[in-house]
Amino acid sequence: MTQSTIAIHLPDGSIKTFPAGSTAHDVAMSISPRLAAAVVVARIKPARTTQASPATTSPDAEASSEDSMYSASEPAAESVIDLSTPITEDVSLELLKENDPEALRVVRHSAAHVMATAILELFPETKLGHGPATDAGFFYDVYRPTPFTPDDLAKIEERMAEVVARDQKFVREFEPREQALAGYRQHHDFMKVHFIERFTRNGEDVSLYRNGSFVDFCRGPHVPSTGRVKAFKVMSIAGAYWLGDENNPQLQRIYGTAFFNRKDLDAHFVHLEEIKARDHRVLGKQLDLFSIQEVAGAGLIFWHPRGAMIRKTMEDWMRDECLRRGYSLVYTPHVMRTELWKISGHEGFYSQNMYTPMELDDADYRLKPMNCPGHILIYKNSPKSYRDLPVRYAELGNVYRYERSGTMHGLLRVRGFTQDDAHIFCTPAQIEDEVVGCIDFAQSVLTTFGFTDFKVELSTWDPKDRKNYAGSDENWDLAVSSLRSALDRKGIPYRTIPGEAAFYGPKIDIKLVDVLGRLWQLSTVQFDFNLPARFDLEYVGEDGARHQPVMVHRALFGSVERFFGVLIEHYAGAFPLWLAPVQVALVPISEKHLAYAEQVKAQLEAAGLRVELDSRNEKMQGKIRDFSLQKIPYILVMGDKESESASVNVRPRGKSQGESMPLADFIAKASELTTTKSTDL
RNA sequence: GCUGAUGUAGCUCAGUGGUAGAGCACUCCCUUGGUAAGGGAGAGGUCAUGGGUUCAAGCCCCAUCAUCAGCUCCA
Repeated sequence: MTQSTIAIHLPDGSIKTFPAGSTAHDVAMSISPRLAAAVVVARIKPARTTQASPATTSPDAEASSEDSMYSASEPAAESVIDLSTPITEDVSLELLKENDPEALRVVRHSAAHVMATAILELFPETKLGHGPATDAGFFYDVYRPTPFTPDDLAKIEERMAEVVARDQKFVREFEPREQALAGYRQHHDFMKVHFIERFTRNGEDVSLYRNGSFVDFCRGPHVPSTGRVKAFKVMSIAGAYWLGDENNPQLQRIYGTAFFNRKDLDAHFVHLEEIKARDHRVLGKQLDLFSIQEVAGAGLIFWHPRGAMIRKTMEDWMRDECLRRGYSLVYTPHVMRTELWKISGHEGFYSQNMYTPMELDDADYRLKPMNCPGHILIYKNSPKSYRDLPVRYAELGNVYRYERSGTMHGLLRVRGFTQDDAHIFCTPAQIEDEVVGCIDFAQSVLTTFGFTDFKVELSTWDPKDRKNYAGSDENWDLAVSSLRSALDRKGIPYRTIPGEAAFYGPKIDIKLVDVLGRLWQLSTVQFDFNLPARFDLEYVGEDGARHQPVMVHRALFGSVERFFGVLIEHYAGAFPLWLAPVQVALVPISEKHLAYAEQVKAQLEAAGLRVELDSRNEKMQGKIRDFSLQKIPYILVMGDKESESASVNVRPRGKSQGESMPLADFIAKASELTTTKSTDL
């Protein structure tokens, strides 16, 4: 049914009538020409659904629905459209200006087209893949046998400026599918051919965008013209596998970023600098926390005294907390006979991730990649009654895994690391309480170490793939429902991901959100239906019969190394007092105050505080500067005034002036803040 | 593992084929200074490693190792 007029519902509640086929630009012009000039794109939804509950679609849901959006038919749900798209039905319409996050994605996508325009003008032999906007900018995947050099990138950026200066209109065109395919096939544009075949159906028209002589298969939307891409930068180049499969040829992915104005672009680079200043690899060096030594091997961490001090604090807390929560601490060997890894199955399915075997006395030994078999051997060492369950074994276990070169990343991806690993053996009836306990513990870890935000994912099996999972249907159902009800009991929102479970059982992953909003996978609670069977684990039930226990793996820091890395970045190296490796720095004003400073040091240390005294022949200003750069929580300055009154002048981190107080008062305060794990100073 | 870039003093970096440099840090001397750098002198390098080209290599070529940005994979 076609209408001759359409009703446009505006956000202020007013409804305006326009001829059918009017555009968002027409609507904006009817309000004010200045508005029309400022608007970038428009968001519409069918008018009748205006009253519907607010959309809560997750980003993931949006991504999965992209298939239909390359065709000519207008989607029914909310969508973002060009200002020049004719509107043919009653809609509620929102005009998006440059301050809208959606508009930013659009200009970045348009910038990708501008970049593609420049690339094809300079390097016509290049074949285009796809060029989406990302959270930080955009990229375009292209195929060209010769690599682009940094010089090429500079040329591309210059040419982009020319394309922008031409202020070419982005025009959407529709073309019969077969015609578009024929054109791309003729130019051997294998990637475009693939995308059209993948995202459109036979007989449809496909959506193309033209600016000048450049045409790209694209669903849009775009800014009105290339002139709107005012501030951009070609950033870097990297390899990317065609369709994400490492068996496919590698494409060149050219990254860039774009904003509506120079100021935002500059701010973006300032932000990148801030991220770099927080980088745990940078801070690890500056604060002398850890190192990685080429001569020793990649992905192996050397914990320097200050880093080791922080690690000790983390580990002490973790062990104490395990004991408080009914875990037993255990230790298991680092190398064990290959025989054991055959029983556990690692020799088969995990071998590629393990260090190669070493031979000793006619037996092969392998470095452990996981702690579970060791814990299982302890469990099996004596018969268990249902009265013994749940058995909870915890270990800060060092594991070694082979990681491919090129995958290592500071503390966050290494070859040797320490898991705060625990295995819980329990009866099916105990599962839910145990899972609740794990989640509660995980929350405690996050809040104790200063994280407030996290996301939870429940990974379940893919029923269509039943044969690839170990364990009985009943066990899977019980485990999944226990995980669900445990999360519900704790009132934690979560996302279910079918098919993401390991073959041996479902799991809950907790991803922590750091102070910059980045997501880190750390804590995990996983069921295992495989190992209890492989090791023939059992307990004697109330009925006198033998039963197989349920086994749960759980790691909360995940890896001590990774957690530490995230912690460094979260705090930007300015650790709260209880974690700081050096808590108090002492600055005597001149050498004649050294003796008093020594006394103060002794008293602080007697109170259990970690102290450093700078006795160098330096001016106090220099010492204060050095300690400030080390991000030490408290700097105590002492001169004549202080030594005569048994006091100290306290300069908390980040403050520029000190306050004098009796030494005893400072000790009381610092001790209190340490025991309460306060983040304040 | 793959693509590209990088590897020079403890750190940050300059050095385009002809005698290895700077700032900071370090050591010593002068200075004894009240809240983010006082002054001077000295010491410190097998220019990642191994080959090659050249009269001559930090610089050019090849290989290896490591790091960085990504891809893939993962705690």
